[in-house]
Amino acid sequence: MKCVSEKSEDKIREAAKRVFLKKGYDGTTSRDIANEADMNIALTNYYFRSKEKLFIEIFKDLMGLYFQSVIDILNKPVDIKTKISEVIENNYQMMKQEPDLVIFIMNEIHKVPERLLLKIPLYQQFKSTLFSQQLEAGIKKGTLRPIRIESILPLMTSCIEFLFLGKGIHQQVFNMSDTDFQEFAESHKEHVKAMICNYLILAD
Amino acid sequence: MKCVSEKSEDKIREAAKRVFLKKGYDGTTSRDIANEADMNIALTNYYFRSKEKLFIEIFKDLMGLYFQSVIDILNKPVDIKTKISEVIENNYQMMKQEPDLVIFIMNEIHKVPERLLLKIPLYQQFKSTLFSQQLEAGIKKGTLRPIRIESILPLMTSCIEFLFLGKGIHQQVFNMSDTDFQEFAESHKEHVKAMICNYLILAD
DNA sequence: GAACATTTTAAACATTCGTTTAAACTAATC
DNA sequence: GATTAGTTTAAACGAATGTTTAAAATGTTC
Repeated sequence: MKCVSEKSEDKIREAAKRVFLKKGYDGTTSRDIANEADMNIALTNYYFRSKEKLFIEIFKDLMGLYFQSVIDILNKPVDIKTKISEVIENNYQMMKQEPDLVIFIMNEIHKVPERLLLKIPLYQQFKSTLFSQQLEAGIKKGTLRPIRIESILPLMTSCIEFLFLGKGIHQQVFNMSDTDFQEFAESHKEHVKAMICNYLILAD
Repeated sequence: MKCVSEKSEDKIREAAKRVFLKKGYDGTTSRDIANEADMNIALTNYYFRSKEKLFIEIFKDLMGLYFQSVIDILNKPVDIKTKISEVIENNYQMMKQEPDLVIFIMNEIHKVPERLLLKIPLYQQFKSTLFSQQLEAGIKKGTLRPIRIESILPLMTSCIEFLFLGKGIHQQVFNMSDTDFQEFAESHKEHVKAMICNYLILAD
């Protein structure tokens, strides 16, 4: 029994994740979720009590997905130049795999800022990464440009994420097909890597 | 009478713009708009026929606002380094003044890509700017890094716009108050200017 | 296999949605 | 000042929303 019930619960959770990612909280109805999961309408409330409770659970998951991989890379024992490339590369792969993730997170937080009240102390986590120590040491040595971690993190992610955030706009404005865009994004990614390393690294 | 009716129509339009920007299309109800405009519910349909017609009208306006000022600057008769700084500065001021604009546009297009079917041939407009000619000439001379206009335009806007797109996240993650954020954004902007110029301009 | 707990179902709930109606109000025209 | 055209109003419309119900179906336990 436990097995079967978990299956239903997960089916709904996964279906809800897909629909929420595509349509957002306001744009998603309980019936949308039930249809996507191919289950009865009442089951969403049977397992999750309400649409909002289900949403919050999924939202937390996705926030974790968004941040955790970056933190992991920032702690890897590699030199800072490699690490920057890896962060950007990872960011790029994540966007390719889940292109709706960032616009979804940004938009939901924009509409209801209270949703972000996670207890996760992200600032401490970022500050205590190996990357942060490497940055500080490099600046002291004069091999890295003096810049705060608050600035370097967005620099590493914004260019790639923005490209996918505005994928529709970019494709339309520049007359790109899906394959055109993919090719373009790939080359853009390399520009971004080079540009950020160029700027940050003063001497090897 | 024309005078009075225009007043009512504009009151609704402006109120709708505020609400749509904050809550998005799905999150906005006709009654929200009527309340914000302090007018009777039936007037939205009396003047604009439907919620969607009103939305489309506003959306077109905002798309114009988003693109036109950039195109204007790209055509200004100044050297390319100054121009890059100006585009970024303009972008920054726009985000400060209308912080909801970009997330709104990105999100609505993401949900309903058909909305972007403007007849505006933006690609041609960008390609035929003075900036585009300066870029091409500079690359031929070897003073500018070879890069497509498709890449340089997002580079100039993404860092700043992304900062405001994720304003909520950034403030929360880095424990910033509103004034903290403003100060931070200002310094971040200077980094972005320097970084892009550094990368693009090979020799003066 | 009878008693029980869990899961699934169809149907309904009250509320809110975008929109329409028809009457009341206002201002201009003759 | 009666007639007309344009504007605003309160009330209602059917449809869709999130949620609940109570019965049916299914699985578990002894």
